[in-house]
Amino acid sequence: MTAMQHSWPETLRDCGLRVTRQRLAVLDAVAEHPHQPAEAIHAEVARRLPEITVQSVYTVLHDLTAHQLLRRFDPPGSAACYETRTHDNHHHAICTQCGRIEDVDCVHGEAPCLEAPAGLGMEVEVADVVFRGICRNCAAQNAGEHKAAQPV
Amino acid sequence: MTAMQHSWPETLRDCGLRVTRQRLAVLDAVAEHPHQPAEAIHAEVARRLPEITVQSVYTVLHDLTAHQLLRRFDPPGSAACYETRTHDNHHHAICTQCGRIEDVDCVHGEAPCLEAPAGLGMEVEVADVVFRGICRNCAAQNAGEHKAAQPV
DNA sequence: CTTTGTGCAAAGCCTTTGCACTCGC
DNA sequence: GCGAGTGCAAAGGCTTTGCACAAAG
Repeated sequence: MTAMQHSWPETLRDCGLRVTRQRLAVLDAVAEHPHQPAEAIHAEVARRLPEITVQSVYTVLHDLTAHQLLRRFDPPGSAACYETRTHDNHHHAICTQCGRIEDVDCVHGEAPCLEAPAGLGMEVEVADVVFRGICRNCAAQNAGEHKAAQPV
Repeated sequence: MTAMQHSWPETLRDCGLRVTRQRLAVLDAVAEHPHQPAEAIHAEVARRLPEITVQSVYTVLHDLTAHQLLRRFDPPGSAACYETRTHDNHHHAICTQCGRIEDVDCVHGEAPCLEAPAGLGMEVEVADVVFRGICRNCAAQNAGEHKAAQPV
């Protein structure tokens, strides 16, 4: 269940994609730090591949997403972020204070988690859920400083 | 339940906002055609207020949203859209083919529709759900033309 | 060697911001 | 008249696109 299906090179080739250092580096970076925007992914990748450009990161992210090797998630109001969990249905929780994003496993298994309302006029295939609230860290921090917390 | 709380001018004043033709026009436009992007709202408003600019529409939308007179919804991958239903909890269904957005009433009432998973590490306040699928129109259309439908 | 992918640069789309004029109150 | 709101214009952030060089198979 937690076993990796293939190694990245194999997975890439299975999609008819060539194996490049850039793609491997992006895949590694996203796997290790999910839910990061392209800018941050570039920063991380650039530590090992200094010549890589942000545009290439965008292109790589786009291509890998198109081939289902990555999943793109658009938090309302901020830049798109990416994750390697593409094959199991899960949702996301966003801390409204610090912006951190956590995965939320789908309790009902792989199928869409929610039964769509009856009279919808639409055949529902997927239900994406975004939970918003205050994460543990921020809650603790707020409790600490009793003063009006106005995080920037 | 479907009764309008106030008239728009009253509602605006209650928020400490001045009553302008632009704001009234935007409120009317959004009320009549919800889930439209700023560009479309501007087009509609401009039919009665030809001098209004897109930037003003953006500003008005921003201000009214900040005062809870409008609610902003960001469909992944497309421009933000707006609606006047701000006080009842509801969700959205997006047709992946034509992009149309429908409201989905929340079956559990006004509170967050979903119980957040237990070990989440986050105190959930809101759950926003986006259903995606094929709407009735598009389904019928697809059934009609049996050929591979590749809508642009 | 052929084809795909990258670096580089530029443009695109959606949205916000700054300032002077206008209008609501 | 005072202050908030609009028109106008410009910039901003995020992302995509086009083309020549480099790398993968």
